[in-house]
Amino acid sequence: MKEKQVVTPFRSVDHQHSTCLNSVLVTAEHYCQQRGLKLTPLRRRVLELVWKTHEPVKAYDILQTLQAEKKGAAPPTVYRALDFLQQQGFVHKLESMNAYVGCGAPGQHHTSQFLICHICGVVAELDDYDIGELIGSKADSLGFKVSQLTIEIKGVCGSCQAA
Amino acid sequence: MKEKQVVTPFRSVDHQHSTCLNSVLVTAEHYCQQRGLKLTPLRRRVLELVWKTHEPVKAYDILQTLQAEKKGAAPPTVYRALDFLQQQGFVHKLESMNAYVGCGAPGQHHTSQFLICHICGVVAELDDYDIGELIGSKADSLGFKVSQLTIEIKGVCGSCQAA
DNA sequence: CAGATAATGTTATATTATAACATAACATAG
DNA sequence: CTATGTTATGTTATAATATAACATTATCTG
Repeated sequence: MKEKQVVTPFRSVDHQHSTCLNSVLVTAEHYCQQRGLKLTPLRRRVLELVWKTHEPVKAYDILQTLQAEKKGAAPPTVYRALDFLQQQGFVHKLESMNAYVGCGAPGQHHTSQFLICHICGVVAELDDYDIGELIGSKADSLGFKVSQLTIEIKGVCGSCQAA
Repeated sequence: MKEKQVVTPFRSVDHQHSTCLNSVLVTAEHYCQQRGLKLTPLRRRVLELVWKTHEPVKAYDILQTLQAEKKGAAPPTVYRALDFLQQQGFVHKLESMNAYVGCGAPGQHHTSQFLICHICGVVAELDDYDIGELIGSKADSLGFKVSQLTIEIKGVCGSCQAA
């Protein structure tokens, strides 16, 4: 069994989120610069808001913040930015929650598995080779060709079990 | 590797859907009778409509049909029936599509993995031991206790690849 | 600069789902 | 069999999520 790859871990007690967030933004800037993509102020701000915590964020919560900051934000404002960010792999949508989380491996092609703690709300992202592989092979044996995987795992994280 | 368990297969060319549907209804009736649950005409009708095909069905499409059949159906009519059917394990919700499919193993406790063909729309349901097991063990090694799994696999089914 | 393209603004509306309260159907104890 | 509680359904309204369509602005490119 190959080692599981944790893309976004559950936070350690000493997690410095401002550092974490800053690194996300720098990476995104860099990624876009390299490819001639435009991480406009709006898109950058939405990315920041998604990454405000390690919990899933709702589109309309982002909208509310934008509206408070500046007149004229409407649903398309948010959804377009989210579309861009998803296309570049900076954020993921959690289908089972209609909510968005930042991606821990921006720009790196990967399949994701999300662990979602329903106590504290925190999301961890895995890119586990074995899981993708196993599902692929099972599908394959049924003659099914996989193009997209949605794997969302709800439960209770370690810290919340301890508490 | 244990054998994959296919709960709802992709249909064979000679699939007799009326028989399939009838069997689903009989099973549900029986299941409810045994437990003193009420498969009311409304719930039964919604179950029928979900199982009208092997493709995911949208709540508002069901609503439309109900409204055509009988005055007075409203969103809660449908959502309540769907809730009941989901609780009894007669239907599943596909989170990534906001749509509903009939369950191939009604009343039997299981985790599901859905294979969804984006060409023909047909959904197959698996209850694969290995997948659940692997995900459980990976989560476990991160100290995460799984309570609910959402696994939805999009791609192209065998027949559609052939065609 | 002109024209093209991309991004954002703006208004409206579609789609999905639930809240809240009223009524009806049904079960069962007295 | 009837009062009472419970479950199911009816009804109205609204919340929550998302997109369509077209106008305007910014940016890029020749």
